Amino acid sequence: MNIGTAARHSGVRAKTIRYYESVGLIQPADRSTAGYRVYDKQDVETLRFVQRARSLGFSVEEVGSLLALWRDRSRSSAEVKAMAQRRVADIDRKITELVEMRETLTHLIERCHGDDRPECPILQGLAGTVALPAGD
Amino acid sequence: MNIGTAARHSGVRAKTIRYYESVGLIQPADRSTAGYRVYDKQDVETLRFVQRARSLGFSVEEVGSLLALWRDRSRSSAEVKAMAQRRVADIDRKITELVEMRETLTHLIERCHGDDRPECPILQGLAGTVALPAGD
DNA sequence: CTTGACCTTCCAGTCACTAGAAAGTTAGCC
DNA sequence: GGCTAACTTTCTAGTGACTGGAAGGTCAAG
Repeated sequence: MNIGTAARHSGVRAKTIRYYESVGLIQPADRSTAGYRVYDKQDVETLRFVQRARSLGFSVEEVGSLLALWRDRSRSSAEVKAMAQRRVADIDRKITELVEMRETLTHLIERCHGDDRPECPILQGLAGTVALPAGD
Repeated sequence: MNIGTAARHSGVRAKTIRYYESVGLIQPADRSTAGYRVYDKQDVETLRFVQRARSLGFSVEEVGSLLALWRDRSRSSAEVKAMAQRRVADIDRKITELVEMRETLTHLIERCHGDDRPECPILQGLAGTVALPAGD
């Protein structure tokens, strides 16, 4: 199958597949006589793997490691588990940060009339003339 | 004061201040005879405003709008409130996404022995040979 | 034989910086 | 006056993970 078909079956856009090839995440595809990239079912499986790992927030480099571990039938699961745990720790850090931002913003929004009067606690909060609930 | 001092007082790195100037977020600073950028207390206040807004996740472009609104003594607070609310909606979307990722990963991690045996539900999940709890 | 849907490569842009090179300036100290 | 260290300047290029577009080649149907 051509790249467009592989894209449809894997959920990875054709441009992105070319990009993944160019950065060495996936093997260069075979080519037809006309120079078109040709993919088989196994390639599509690999792309689906990549797609899922990316959607869980693994970086392209990490996905490279996961692919290598996936292909290594004799690897231990410990390495993979450690990577996944680092990912969770990372996600937790990001969630905490976002929750804090959210709290600060909603706190400021609550105090803002949001009408045509010029007083705006949100701008005052950013300016430092009223205290921000979180930090600084 | 020079850029380094302004950086220390505002919490915005000198390189970043130059970057903000180059993209038009802040006004070009006055220069000393030697060509050094010169800042006063008001400039530092502006930089602190920018810093706070950025830390709440507003894009540089949005911070530009907020700065304009901040300087416009006669603006209505409605516009600012709407921007802040869009930001919260954005944050909520990101949090939801991260929580889903986290659930999928912890679900897979729980099932993974993490020892030197090769069976790894995490890789199986990514490969699609066991079901992922969320999505796909 | 033409149309339209594919495919190819390559270059540039996104966002918000960050790193580094090469060079000029300033302040303190001897 | 000279040295050193800590500033400052501009410029270019790199980051991550794509995405968009241009210019052109290929293929199947009608």
